[in-house]
Amino acid sequence: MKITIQDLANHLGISKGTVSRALRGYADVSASTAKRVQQAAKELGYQPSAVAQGIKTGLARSVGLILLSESSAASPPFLMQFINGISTSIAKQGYTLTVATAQSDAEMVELHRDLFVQRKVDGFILPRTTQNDLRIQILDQLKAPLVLYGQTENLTQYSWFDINQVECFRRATARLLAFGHRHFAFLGGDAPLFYDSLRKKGVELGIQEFDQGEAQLQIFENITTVADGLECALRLLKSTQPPTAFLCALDLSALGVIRATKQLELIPGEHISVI
Amino acid sequence: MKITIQDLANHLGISKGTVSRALRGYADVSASTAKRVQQAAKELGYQPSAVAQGIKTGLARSVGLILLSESSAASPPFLMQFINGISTSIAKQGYTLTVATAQSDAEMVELHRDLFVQRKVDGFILPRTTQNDLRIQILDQLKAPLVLYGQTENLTQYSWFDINQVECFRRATARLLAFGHRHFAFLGGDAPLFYDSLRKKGVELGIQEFDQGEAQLQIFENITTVADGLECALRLLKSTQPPTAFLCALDLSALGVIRATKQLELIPGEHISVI
DNA sequence: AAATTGTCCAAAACCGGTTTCGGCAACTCA
DNA sequence: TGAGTTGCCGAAACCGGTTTTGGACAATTT
Repeated sequence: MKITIQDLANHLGISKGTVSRALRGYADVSASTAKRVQQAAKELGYQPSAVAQGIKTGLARSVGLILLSESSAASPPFLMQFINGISTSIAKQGYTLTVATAQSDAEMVELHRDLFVQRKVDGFILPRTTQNDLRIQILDQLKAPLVLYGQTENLTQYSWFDINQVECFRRATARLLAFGHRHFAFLGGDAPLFYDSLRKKGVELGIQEFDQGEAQLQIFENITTVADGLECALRLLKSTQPPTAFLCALDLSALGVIRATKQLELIPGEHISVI
Repeated sequence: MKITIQDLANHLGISKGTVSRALRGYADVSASTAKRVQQAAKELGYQPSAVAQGIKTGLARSVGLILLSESSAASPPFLMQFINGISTSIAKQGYTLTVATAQSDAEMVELHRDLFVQRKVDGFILPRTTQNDLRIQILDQLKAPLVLYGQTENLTQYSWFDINQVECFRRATARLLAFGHRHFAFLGGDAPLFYDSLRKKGVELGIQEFDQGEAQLQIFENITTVADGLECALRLLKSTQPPTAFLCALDLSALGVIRATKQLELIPGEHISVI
């Protein structure tokens, strides 16, 4: 059925140890033998079993990515690019991506633990890390290698990658100023999301850098749902000096703001800007 | 570091064979020993290494899913649900999902072959299967277990799952008839996509079943791009008896149709329907 | 009391690789 | 010519599990 290293060794009349050393390029194999082995491996389509290799090295050569399946929500629009980016870059070192989904935060933590202790994966990429992340508390104990997607304040011992949150909002603010906006509202979320404060910082930097002293910025915290955004925006838009540009830290609050503009028959992108 | 079955056996003062049999529920282990072992395993957090298990069984306990990364396109909107559905259902049998991406059709075939011969996965789910699928030709030789996503005409030896293409278009047609539409255009794609002909069949069934003999249906083939859809729709909409409802087999051709309606200042959902 | 059966577990073989160890043959050098 | 070195490879140990084999002992049957 599937060809093993022993099959290949028998076929060539040499020992399996020599076959292994030949394929891995050890120096103590004669050039002619090495060539013969590589030739035969190609012809017979032999490739070593990753499972068998893994038992010696203790590695599965796989990176885990566990997603929270919020059954109601659609895919994050960039999920495909996200997976593609990770899997193609780790593939260069012979790693594969193991993707699993959890239905709840508790199941999420369990899944991480189980996949790691069962050696199904050697480490994880943790999407959407928060300040006090349950997953990290467990995985840290197990000494699991981690890479965080989402910058955090307190987890500086790990490598992380993220959108440049500050720069995004700095540029967005600069652009809104260039369009003539002078009254801004920033709608922040809640504390565990570190990107929230980074985005706020971006807005502040943008105004500081590009404004001539005319701009006004109002900052609101704990706007985490569509209802929050709607309520906040309605209140602001009915005030005497309403903002003309809303910068929202969360998609949900932005949806709330847009809903408010519709109620008041304002057209986003025309009378008002929503980021 | 990580605890092995030998560590657990030493800790209990018994042989590792007995530990293994106890955990797997063999009958030739006394009830008291079995209990002791299970207790200790839980306390010490022992779970057998999937890698080590795999070497005996020859299985990686993983299902492969390889996606074509069309770098320009966004995620299929249901990618998250798709992954979630697969991974949660295979998780029940202790399987995980290995996801990889390929940049071209050729790389796609290679990746399938390599992952399988390296025993990184035990089988595959093949998304978007076509009539003459390169992947299947290779994987069939290797006797790789396959499940096809996408019904096909000629690959009846494999299990498959799919949207009920016929029923979707039958119901869509029924609904359009109920809305008062009488002039229909069906824009089909090209031959290797079997769902194309199933969708056409759905439209025909819908008309046959729900129409009182008034409906007209025009059928077009090989409409595979936005430009094709645009051109075809423009031509039809400028004719003397234009269709009021377009049923498109492909998203791309539907986009073309919508673009055509915009050029002619028609509003889809109001003057005209596009499926 | 001897023979048989049943219970329970240790020891060993095995899976498919990798890596270490040791030895033979050919070569080098005094 | 003999000792030391080098090149090359087979044998064996090892990784962490599973499964088979065989044996000790107790319980039951004859």
